Amino acid sequence: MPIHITFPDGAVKSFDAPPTALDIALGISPGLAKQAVVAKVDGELWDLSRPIEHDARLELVKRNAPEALEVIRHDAAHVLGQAVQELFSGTQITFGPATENGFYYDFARAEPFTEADLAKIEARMHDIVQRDLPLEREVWSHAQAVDYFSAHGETFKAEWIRDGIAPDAELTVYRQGEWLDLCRGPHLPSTGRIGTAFKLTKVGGAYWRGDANNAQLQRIYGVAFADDKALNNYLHMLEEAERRDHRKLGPQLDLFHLQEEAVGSVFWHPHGYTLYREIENYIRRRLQKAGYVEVKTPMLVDRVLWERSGHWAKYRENMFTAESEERTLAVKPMNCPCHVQIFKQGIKSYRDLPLRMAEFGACHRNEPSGSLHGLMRVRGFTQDDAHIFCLPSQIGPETVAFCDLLLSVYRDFGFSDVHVKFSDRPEVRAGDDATWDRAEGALRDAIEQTGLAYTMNPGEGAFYGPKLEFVLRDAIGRDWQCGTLQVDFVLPERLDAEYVAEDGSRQRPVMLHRAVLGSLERFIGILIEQHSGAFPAWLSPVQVVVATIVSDADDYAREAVEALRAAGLRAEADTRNEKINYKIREHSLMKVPVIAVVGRNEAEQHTVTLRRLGQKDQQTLALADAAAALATEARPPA
RNA sequence: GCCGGGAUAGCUCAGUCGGUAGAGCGACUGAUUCGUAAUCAGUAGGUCGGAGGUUCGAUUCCUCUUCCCGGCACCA
Repeated sequence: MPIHITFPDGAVKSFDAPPTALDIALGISPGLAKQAVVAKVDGELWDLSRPIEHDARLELVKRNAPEALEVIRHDAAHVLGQAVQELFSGTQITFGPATENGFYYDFARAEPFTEADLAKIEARMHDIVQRDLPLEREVWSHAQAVDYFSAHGETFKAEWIRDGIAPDAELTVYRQGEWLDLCRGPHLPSTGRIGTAFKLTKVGGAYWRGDANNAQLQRIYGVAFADDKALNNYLHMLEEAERRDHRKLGPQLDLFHLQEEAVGSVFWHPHGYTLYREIENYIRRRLQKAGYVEVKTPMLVDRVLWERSGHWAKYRENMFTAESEERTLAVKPMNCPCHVQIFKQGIKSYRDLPLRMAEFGACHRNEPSGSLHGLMRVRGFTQDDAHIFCLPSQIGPETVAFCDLLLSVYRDFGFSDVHVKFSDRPEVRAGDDATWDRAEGALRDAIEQTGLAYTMNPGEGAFYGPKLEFVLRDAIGRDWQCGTLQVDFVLPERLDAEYVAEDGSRQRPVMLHRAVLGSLERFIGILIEQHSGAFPAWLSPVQVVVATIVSDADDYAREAVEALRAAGLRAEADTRNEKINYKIREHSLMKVPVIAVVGRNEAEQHTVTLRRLGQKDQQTLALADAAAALATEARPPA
């Protein structure tokens, strides 16, 4: 019985025996066969070397297609597995998937892998690729697989099959030379097709099946691409990320430092704190325009309030506490219970709603030591937090208004690529299912009203309500979660917040927890990396340095600084007895956006010669004109 | 928190197969007054992360500990 293969262009070919996609490609052109990585048979990814036994639509996937890249990476993981087992006998394999930029494989081995091992392993991988071993698909029974892996000392693999896969399931195994792994596939026809564009990048720990209670494995990471050019681009991106690292730039630019005696907390230096305040003031202006009121609430609050709110039960481990005269006080990890206390002062009417209560709330959370990371993950931080107390009917319009505000703020900071994630009920939560149905429904309606696209993030909501998470993409393509909006029916109930409705009855308000930047510390970390420390003028800690060429110009330099400051600029004089080259270099390295050079000529003519960061050309202007022009440039967004 | 690696001058780093350390930059002092990314010379600066142990002697070897880095887990 002939088999009919339909091509994307509608052409049909028939074959007497089940053909492989590779046969078919070869029949069309050897070039195509070389380019093809996998096939799509009736839309399903399929090995090129797997016979097609029924009539089907066939599409050949070429090397540079996204699906192809995943297959290449997955194959590289298999080759990594083989290389490690060839070199280090007694090492067990576990899982080895493709990742966003490459692949990893988790191994069980008593001895740690070293950086030197990595080089050896990588060399062996190239060797296995050169051997060009065919990757052969085999269908095994459950029992056969358990027996095989048990007999070969692969206890993790055997356990996984026994506990994780139904006993009647058919399993597939991919064999390459002497080595094989349980795998769904698909794979390349042979290891040679992986090419040379891969590299092992790091070793690290990982837990068996992602659970911290399980055995600790060793994960070897690699990156892999379709060709060397793509690999090199990626490696350059990594270098670029390293160059921008805020942990290096922060102290270098004299913005902040961290030290052992205050782990996870930031010492802001004058320049860093200037940046911090500039951001805070900008947000304050935006909030004021958007109808928020600002408050400040206590840092130390009796545990009884946290017990009532539910935080004590769920987050006690991560809260810092202090003792005082028989009381246990907790350093606030969040601001919401405190805001409810302000809400509850006096009687609120439905006419008072929505009430938008903002705070630059200084919070402390005892984060696990291993999670701390520069400014990105700290124990003491300040949120641009607010709680909107509103009627259920106001959730929609408030969400729309908030999203507008958030996107506009992000744009002002130079981020325009933002996406939204919707996180629904977590396993451990407060409030009954009906309340969650209501909250999730309300938030879904609200996000629909904004017209923004979003993706689901199941089970990642806060314990008191579902949330939207706003993720921005930075200049080198990394994603950062900053903003959030959470719908909460639980805390108003627990903390007994109420308002008087139109009919005189007492009702619970809804609380929307929301933040735009999230944590100021973290956001500044992101900004430093976004701009590699060269901030836009309005954020620059020092906006202009007036640098003298000769000491005769010192007095004039001071006069110029005064004029610039009077125009609202953050200006400094550099009258040190150094050559102008030296000063230019130093302030350029400190990423000052404008250097105003003054020598005898400028002093006589009352002008300044401006030089912009990274540019060579000069511009001589009257001092007053320069001050006015620079002040305009450095004006913060409204 | 867990696995692995690391910590030497303000910074970047070298070094000591166990005999208490060195460079460049920076700082300081002096000279130089110079036109757009490093002027020259001199001087000072280190309980070699902390505690304990082995040793005649430890920055070096061992144990514990703190912090940092990579990874995982966690992230209200």
